[in-house]
Amino acid sequence: MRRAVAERIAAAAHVPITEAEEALEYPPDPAFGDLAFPCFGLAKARRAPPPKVAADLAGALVASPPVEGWSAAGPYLNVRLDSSLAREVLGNVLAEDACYGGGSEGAGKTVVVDYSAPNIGKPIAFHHIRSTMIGNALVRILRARGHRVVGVNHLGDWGTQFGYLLEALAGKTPAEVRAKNVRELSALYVAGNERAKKEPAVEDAARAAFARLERGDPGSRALWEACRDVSLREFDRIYRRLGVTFEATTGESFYEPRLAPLLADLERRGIATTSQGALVVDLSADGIATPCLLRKSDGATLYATRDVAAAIYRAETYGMEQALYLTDQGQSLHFKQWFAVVRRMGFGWAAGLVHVPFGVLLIYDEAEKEWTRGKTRSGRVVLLEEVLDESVRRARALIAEKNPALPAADAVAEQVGVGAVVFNDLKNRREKEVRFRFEDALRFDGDAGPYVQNAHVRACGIFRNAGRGPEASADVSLLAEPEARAVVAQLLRFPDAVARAAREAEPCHVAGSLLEISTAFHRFYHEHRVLGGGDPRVEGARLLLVHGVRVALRNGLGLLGLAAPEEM
RNA sequence: GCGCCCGUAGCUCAGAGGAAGAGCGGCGGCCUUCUAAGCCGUUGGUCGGGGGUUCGACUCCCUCCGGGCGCGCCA
Repeated sequence: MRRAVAERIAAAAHVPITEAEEALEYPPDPAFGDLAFPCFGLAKARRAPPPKVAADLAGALVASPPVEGWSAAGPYLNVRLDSSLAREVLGNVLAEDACYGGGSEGAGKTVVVDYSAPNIGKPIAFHHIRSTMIGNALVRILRARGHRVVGVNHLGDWGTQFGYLLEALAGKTPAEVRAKNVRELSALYVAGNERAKKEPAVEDAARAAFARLERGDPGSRALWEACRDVSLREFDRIYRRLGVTFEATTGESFYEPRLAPLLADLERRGIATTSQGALVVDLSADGIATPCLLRKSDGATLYATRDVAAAIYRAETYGMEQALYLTDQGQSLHFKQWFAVVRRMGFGWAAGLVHVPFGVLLIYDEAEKEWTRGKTRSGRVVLLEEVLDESVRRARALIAEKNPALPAADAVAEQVGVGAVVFNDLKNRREKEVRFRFEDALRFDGDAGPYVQNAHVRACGIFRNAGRGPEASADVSLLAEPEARAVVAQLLRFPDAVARAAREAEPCHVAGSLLEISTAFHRFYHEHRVLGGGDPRVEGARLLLVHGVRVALRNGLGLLGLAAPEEM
């Protein structure tokens, strides 16, 4: 349809069709029209004022399908399309259904998405929602655009810190450990760390305990596995609430056997050299001042070592073209460094390694009236489950107040409460720091998850009462009201928003589109009755429009990892 | 000191060469009609400052200021 319009403008203005098509943009207000052609460039070539060029074009062009009217507004030539726009958009929705918003530009491409990655032995803190839900959304968005996606949870399950845990658990049986919860394990770890600050012997003991684990001591191994099981049990409970699944959960420990051969290879090829007792890769030739450390002077491996080994393993196992790593932006240098190491090794897939950084999460401490990073002034970490529970509790109270007869109220409260928290994390550009405040994140009105869910609920409610479904034969020329046209305009943009989100690894574009669709639909809903208006043809056309909204919102919410309840 | 990210309405943020926006807050309206978690009106801006490129800059470049983060044996 853009092309058809571009052809007409190109013929009238004597410019190439592709040039006209690229210049076409969406007007800021649907009242201007469906498409707009800025006349600045043309004005320059003709040495005439842009408004005159726009007016001349509007006068020269004749309205005929699919264009209903041309109009000049200042320097813009605005184009109003006829009902074939609605026919095309709503026809696509009906045909594509659950796939509306999807695309095929990713066909044949495999992408690994590395996200969430919590640490064993510690509870999932609220800030983990960022990596987990941005990653989850990207997995779903990329998949919708045709990519083969492998979601990986790279658990932090290895390292000296587990020495403290093993020391504290000495003498316990694995069964006794399994009876504990993550909070208890975390308390032991924290206590060990505290004591180590005063007594160096504690640190030595922890290091020795981890060394035993590394050597494969069966007793240590059994305790470590018990800790892992305890953690995974709790992680799974949270992932289930969030609707998050992984194709692979391979922690750092998984790569342990591959580290020594990797380092030997790097040394043999002269890529890594010894510096101050440590094994490093000098990256000054890549414009990176600090070298990448791969082995400490005490012989222990590092984060980067395991990341390199993991990347090689994934390339061998999945044959990916691209790998996305979801972490906070503070780790940018780390990724730059080890990406460069992998390039040095000559792997073709190294060019597809991408760090997808996001801003840190700041939490507003009501008592101290200040923004803090992840924990309150008193040092208490805010847990993800606490926030989810509080949000669900508030959603439940709201249901009791507004819709006491709602069936499955608890299940819906879960969907709405969790959805509010998740949407709040995804609605803004990921690189901005997130300022989290309970009253904002747990807001159920305005630009929020429940606002979108509510629009979906309203659309579903209409079909519950309609007694008929959407029909492709509906006469969409009856959708002439500005409010209906605005809805169509937003539905048209939805697949573009998903494509852009995939291209930029930026879920907020999907969230933004959902808000726009919801706003347009809430307005339409308020202004026009769908059912019982007397004219079955109008009803049929409006039902098709409402169906479009229902499908786009359901699909979009799904892409972001939110549930789309039919009642709330 | 070097590097990366961010400065847009009172607050939280969209907009990324082309017609300054939303939510919240404040003020005022709209429920016997498909869910008022909604809708409408109103209030509110030297787009951090200054240069430059351009017909045109919130958007691109330079510089300064302010905030966040990082800069070899943590992850």
